[in-house]
Amino acid sequence: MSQKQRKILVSSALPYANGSIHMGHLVEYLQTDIWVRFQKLRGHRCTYVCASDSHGTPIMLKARELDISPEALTEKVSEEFVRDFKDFGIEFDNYHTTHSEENEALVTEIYTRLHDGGDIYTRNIEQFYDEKEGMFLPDRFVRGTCPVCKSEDQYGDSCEVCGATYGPDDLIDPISVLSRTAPVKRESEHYFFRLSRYEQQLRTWMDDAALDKNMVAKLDEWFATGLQDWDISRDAPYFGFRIPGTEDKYFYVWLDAPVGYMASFKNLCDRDSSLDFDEYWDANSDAEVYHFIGKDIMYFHTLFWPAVLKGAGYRPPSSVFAHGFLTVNGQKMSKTRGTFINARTYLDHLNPSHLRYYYAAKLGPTIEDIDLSLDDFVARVNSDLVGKLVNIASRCAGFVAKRFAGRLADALPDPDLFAEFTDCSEIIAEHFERREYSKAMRMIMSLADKANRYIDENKPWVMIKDEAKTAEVQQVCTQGLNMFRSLMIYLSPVIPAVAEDACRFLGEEEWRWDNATSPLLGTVIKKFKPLLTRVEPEQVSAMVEQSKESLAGKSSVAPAEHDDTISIDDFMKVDLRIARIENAEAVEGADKLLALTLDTGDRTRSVFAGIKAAYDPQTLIGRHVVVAANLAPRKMRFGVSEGMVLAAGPGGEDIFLLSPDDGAKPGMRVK
RNA sequence: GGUGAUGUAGCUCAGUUGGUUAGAGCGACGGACUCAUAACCCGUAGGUCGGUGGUUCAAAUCCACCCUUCACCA
Repeated sequence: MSQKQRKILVSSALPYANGSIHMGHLVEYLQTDIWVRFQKLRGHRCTYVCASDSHGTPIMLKARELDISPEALTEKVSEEFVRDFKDFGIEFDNYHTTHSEENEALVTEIYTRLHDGGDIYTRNIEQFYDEKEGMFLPDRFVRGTCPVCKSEDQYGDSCEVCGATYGPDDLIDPISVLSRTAPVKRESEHYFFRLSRYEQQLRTWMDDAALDKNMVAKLDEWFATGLQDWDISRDAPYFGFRIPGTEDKYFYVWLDAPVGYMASFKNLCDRDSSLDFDEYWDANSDAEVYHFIGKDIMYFHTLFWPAVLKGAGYRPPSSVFAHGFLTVNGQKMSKTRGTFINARTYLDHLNPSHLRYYYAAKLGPTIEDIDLSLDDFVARVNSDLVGKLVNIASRCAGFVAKRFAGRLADALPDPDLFAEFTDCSEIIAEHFERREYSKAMRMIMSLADKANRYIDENKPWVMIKDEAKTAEVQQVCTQGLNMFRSLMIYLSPVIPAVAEDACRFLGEEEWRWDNATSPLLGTVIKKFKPLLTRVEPEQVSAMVEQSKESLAGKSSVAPAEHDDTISIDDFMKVDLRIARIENAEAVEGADKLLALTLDTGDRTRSVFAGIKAAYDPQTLIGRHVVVAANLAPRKMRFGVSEGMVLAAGPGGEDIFLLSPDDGAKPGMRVK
């Protein structure tokens, strides 16, 4: 590579630390990780930072609900995030949190500079206030009847039934979701950032950043309606950083979140002397800074963020790359359909390399949504990765191992064909660079077809029977393995784990992009082991099954649909009983299950419950719980489960068992 | 509601500035092969390119309206 080494800083949006990573999130982290790995493979200095977004009202309230500190909550959630990311091969150079010293220092500094530059002013605004809870309510925490279609129990910002958008004031009979009381209007002083002042600079920035045309269209639309100043403060109680010079005002989470990119990088620079913070963030920096985001948060990243950076004397991002949303089987992810799949659930059943490839095969540089079609996923991964790609190595390796002691020939029999593979190197690189992953995958797979055709035409299995053609077999297989090798190098940003195994198999230490264009000759390769196995449709259906929200776990009140009501008779079909937990223990080999021995009055029964992450078995013994007793026994890998223990919550560590009040005895019917 | 996208073979998607019989991969069907994780190779069938109207010698491609799906509306 003749280009000079670029200095690139890359971020993915910061995941909000009150939930779990799911398949939708992964689109972004995988898209970014592939790009970063590609840049590194090309020899550039590319640094990938991320962090947990740890502030704001939802986190504060969730922590309160769990009776732990917000710090403890976000720390716990972050640990889970990091595990999920790591297991998907997403390799951050640093993963930090917005609730950090570095971030507080940077946010304070940026705010002070904006303030000194005249970009901050205060104004009183009226907001709903929950008197019982003693706090102002974000729009989402007020619910009421939609002013447009009169649907009940809708959010304060938009109606899920008719799609109308409005303010919480417009709701009929507003209610605070916290205390279920009617909120009152109360005035308070808020701090504003003069975004309106930056329109010209933002237009210039937008051209320099060469944003995707769909993004430009969106920005034009926003410019056309006029930029509104940005409310950057929130009143106490609020989990965040206090605004300097105030007693009870905090920075809005959306101010300190993007600063979190800088803070995470700062945190890394403080540990790594080869990285210099100012070199990347100075107003006149020649380093590149890119943010990968979802299209839903474009406003923050293409307007507020560049303006804030400019105002505070820092450089704006070189560009912002927005992707679309994920649909599953062509529809929005759905808990009842089992298509709201958590990252961990995927990992419990399937190989991360498969998903990395599938997303790459579908991703482009635009904000269009991508669809994870589960049937297509199985077909595509099996056919492309296993049937075509890995198969090339598999059908050559045997001959080389058995007949030539693993030694490759000293020359390629068909250098012209190999040249077709190396000629594509820069085109494929350009596709990766422009985030045209689907085009890169298409090109790689058509080369894989070519390699398979070559082997088929030369028929080493026929030649091997002819003593005179022994050397030719070695050459043909060497040609085949080298075509495989180049393709694996091209694919290594996408499926790094597989590429690493392939690299070892070929007896090499490490690959750079350039290695793809010079063949491996005369060296000894290792014994071939299957690099990837096929996806079985059963694995996918097991994953979907596990993702289906059980009746007991259904937390939010679903908007009553016409045929969703059941009669009292239907309800009475469920035999709910009080049970006493006699014994509880972890199930060997199961990630989520506890084996419970229950006394249900008439007899003892064993039940498997997926509550391992939430409960220590020891603390459960002796507790009374509610169990669905007439559930058909279900044979599981670890034994037969004879019922279901009722619990609420979204899953993972957030599961809350139902308990009866004192006095209930095992065997009592619940009705 | 406003704005912006989206709709192409059974499935997932390409189709550059309008130009010869609309493409690929997968799947289906037929054949061939047996080195390979029943993989691979050859061939066949499948589309009024969301609908209607218009511009043009010529439209999947441009324009208008309508319908589908989706996002954004700070």
